[in-house]
Amino acid sequence: MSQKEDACQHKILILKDTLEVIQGKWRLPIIISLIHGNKRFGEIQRDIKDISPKMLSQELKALEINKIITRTLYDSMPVTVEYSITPLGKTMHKLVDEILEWGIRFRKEIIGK
Amino acid sequence: MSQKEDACQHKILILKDTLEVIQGKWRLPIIISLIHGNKRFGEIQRDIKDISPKMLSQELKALEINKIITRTLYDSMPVTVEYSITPLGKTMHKLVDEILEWGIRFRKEIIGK
DNA sequence: GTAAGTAGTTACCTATAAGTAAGTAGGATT
DNA sequence: AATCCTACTTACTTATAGGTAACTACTTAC
Repeated sequence: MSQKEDACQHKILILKDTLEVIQGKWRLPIIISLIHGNKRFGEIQRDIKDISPKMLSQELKALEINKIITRTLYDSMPVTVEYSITPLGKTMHKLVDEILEWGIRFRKEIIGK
Repeated sequence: MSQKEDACQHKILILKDTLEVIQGKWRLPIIISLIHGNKRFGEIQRDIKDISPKMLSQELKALEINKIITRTLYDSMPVTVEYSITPLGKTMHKLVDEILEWGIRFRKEIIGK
């Protein structure tokens, strides 16, 4: 096996691991929402618009387990919960920007605008 | 609605569109394989190892439709087919690199290595 | 003529992701 | 006393992504 093939296969393995963390319809949208500032449950829902409370709750838990976001409960009245991005989560900012930039380029070339 | 909220929601919409193109277990791995050079069907299969011919065929078609890769048939004996990345596909190189870089950082912090 | 390699296709099945609708709990508002 | 708000949970259903196995068509090698 050549070194070139080996490097390529290694990258594919890392990518497959990484996809397990960011894969899905809602995780990156939630991350974008929280990169733009700490938010409450209802605020994230309003940002993403068509996400159901079930999916939002489920995906927030997964992101918390992976230490990408933090959940903070405030003993105010009524009880409020604030979600925020961790330092690790913040490092996804470049990744997200690259996807967005490519998405805009793709749109221009395919949908032709 | 504030301008900040508006910018965030706009980004989420673009992201959701973009995900439709790159989403799934196999598309980015195929793209990585082809960024590393033109390949034949069997060579991609060997790079990705656990992809079935059905999934590879299906995903290659989707990537071709989105003008990310090109399929070229050679009338040699036996017939060979070469897949290559388009200029548009090449522009995904930075996106892929950022995901990989983040994946390595994530691994270090979570799995602690 | 039998097997192996090229590049897939087809039918069927399963697993998981996501959607829907309703309910819960506590305090505040009218 | 009834309804609203926040932040969810639960049960159930549907849709889609992905997996498995076998088969096709053509050519070359043994």
